[in-house]
Amino acid sequence: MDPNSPQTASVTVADVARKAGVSKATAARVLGGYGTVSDRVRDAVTAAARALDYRPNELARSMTTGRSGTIGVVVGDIENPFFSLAMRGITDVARQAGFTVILINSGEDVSAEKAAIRTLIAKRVDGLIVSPAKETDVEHLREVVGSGRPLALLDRGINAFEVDTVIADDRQAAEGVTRQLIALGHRHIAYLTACDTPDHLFRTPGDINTGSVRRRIEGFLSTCREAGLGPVEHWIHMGAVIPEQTRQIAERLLEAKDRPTAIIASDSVIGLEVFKTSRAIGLAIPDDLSLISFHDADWTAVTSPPVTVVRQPVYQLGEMAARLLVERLNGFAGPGREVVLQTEFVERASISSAPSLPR
Amino acid sequence: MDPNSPQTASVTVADVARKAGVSKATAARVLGGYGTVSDRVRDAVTAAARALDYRPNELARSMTTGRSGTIGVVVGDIENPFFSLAMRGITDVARQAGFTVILINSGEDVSAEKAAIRTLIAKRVDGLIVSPAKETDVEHLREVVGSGRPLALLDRGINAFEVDTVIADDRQAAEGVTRQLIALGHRHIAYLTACDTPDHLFRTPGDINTGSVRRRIEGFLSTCREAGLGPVEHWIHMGAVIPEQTRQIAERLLEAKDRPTAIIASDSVIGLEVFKTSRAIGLAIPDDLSLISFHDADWTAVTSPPVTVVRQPVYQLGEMAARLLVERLNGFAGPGREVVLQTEFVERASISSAPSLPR
DNA sequence: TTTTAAATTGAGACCGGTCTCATTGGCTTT
DNA sequence: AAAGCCAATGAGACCGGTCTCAATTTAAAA
Repeated sequence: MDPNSPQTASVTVADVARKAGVSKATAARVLGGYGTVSDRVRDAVTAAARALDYRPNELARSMTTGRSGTIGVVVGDIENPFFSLAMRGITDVARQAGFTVILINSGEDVSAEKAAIRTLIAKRVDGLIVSPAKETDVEHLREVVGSGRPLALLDRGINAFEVDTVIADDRQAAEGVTRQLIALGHRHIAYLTACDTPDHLFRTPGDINTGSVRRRIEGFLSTCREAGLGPVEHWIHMGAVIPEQTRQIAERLLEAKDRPTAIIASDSVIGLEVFKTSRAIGLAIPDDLSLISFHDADWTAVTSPPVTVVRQPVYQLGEMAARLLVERLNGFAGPGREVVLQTEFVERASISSAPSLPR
Repeated sequence: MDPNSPQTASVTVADVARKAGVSKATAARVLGGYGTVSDRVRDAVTAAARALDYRPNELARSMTTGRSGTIGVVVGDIENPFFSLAMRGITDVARQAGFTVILINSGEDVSAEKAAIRTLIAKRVDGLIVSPAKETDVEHLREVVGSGRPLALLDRGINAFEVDTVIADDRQAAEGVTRQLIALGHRHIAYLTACDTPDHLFRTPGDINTGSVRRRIEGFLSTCREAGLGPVEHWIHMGAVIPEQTRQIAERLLEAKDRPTAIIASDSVIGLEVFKTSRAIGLAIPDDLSLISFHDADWTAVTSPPVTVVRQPVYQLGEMAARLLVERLNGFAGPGREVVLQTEFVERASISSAPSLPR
């Protein structure tokens, strides 16, 4: 009676039906918006529902329809601005299409990713968007596809089987910035990434599990080789996972006799730490060291000097992944699509022609 | 038969039971891990489940247990570093406690917030964490509490009814930074916030709907008044919602004859824009203008000069909110708790003694 | 060995919706 | 007025689990 009293047991269609004096089936038709009902009955049921403050149970609905209206998203780390911005793109599209989003962080750990996917399938999500931690360990992704659920991959692709994939043109971007540095006279360029191998040594791009990074490194390597530079394999530095590690790598690198005259940072967290470290060491940017970073984080525009970056369409990446997924959810059944979004080279004052180093 | 064949219809307990030669009830006991079963039967069922690649349907389970194992989170904007970091804290705690998280952005819009909460209740989330857009419009939150679902508020409190609330000591922090600026000789300090009123004019703290900001402004106002400064109400500038608006406000402010000698930015997005604008106008920080920002975003440490900030324990804010909620979910039924986490004053080179302005 | 308690197991209701199928009544067609 | 159709409604199965309750088996106690 009292509308403010705590509703312990929730109101069901049966309750509404009883109050409206119709059958459960009819009440369900009105409440669920399907089938045909007379206006008189519709009004009665609607009124009863309002009076009882009826709240549909989406869970029960999902049971019979088989659709949960939910999309599962597995990303490395929502704290990372890259993922949080992509996530915004995903949620915006999902919401508009009538889906809610369940978010799980994998921490870039494959076993956590597997557990996440298992959980999401148990929750009967209608589809998944995953940013796979490793491109070499994807059996769990294959299972998703096998279960008949649409899957879209974000920022990292799997060539092994057909799914929708959205990536940026990392390879071209890397080629572009590398070419630019070479044109400025740089003959020793270091590339820093968080990716790692067991022995922390880079041999071939095949060692790199993260697709976006692998593509960048391929672009970097091929451009350097074209220009006849070497030994380019030793210019790739791995394991810059946390700022402290990045700092150590940067210090070792910049204090060496044959230090690089330019550094490409694979993400803005690394870029920031390189910036700090070079300042701490006393190297001036860009006179002593040129710096280019992937991802145009906020801070890159306000440092002195501001940092040259490769701007990725991060929001659009998430948006597109969600869009492709929603299309599948709405019945599209064509072959797997790969969408490559363009990056933008934002040139700022952190690069200049190479200094002549003492030998 | 073929384990790689697409599983169209999913395997149910009944299927497993049939294969194991036991009743549905017994198979369910093994699979659900409840009741008592003999080892022999357990093995048989487990083997059958493995052979069929049985995947539990969490939805069906939720139907009878009434618990969905899901927490709903409503934040202003996941793209904002503040929320994404808090979200990380929430998801970490939730995952460890065995819950998954559904995320919805409200865009700081109350009607979107209402829709979000309605959706989450329809999905039968076990509990909610909300960062309410407005503290004055909270009937929908009251309904959540009325429905018997635990609710925890993040960063913004509602005094109206008892729920768990986690906030930072914004008031004290604001008092501290204001006192500091006054001690440095500043007699005209501007405070910029994204909050707004219909006519963009500030009158009393009661106009501010966002709790954290209101508390800061209260601290700012009282400290200024104690020091005998005025007209302090005119020093509060509202509506800095997007960078462009912030720039306009900052320009108008800094180009005026009686410009402030210090600015307090209510968040790092505003702080960044003020920094850019003052540089564009040609005002030197800190000689011409002192700048303090709330939220120690990445970039604040690398600008020239680096920016003095109030560091909020953002991750911990989310962590604590989730922790309080999980406690309730596990049966805790005490009165609403308010947790206030300490902020930290990080003094950097962006503040100095006030310049003497021409009159 | 008989009695008693405890452990196992099966049958079936139930959660709250959806959906099929059969029934009823009104309206059109000829 | 009889036949034919379609809209409106109700009864009840079903989704895939959980859980109660009674029946049966097994182990422990007397």
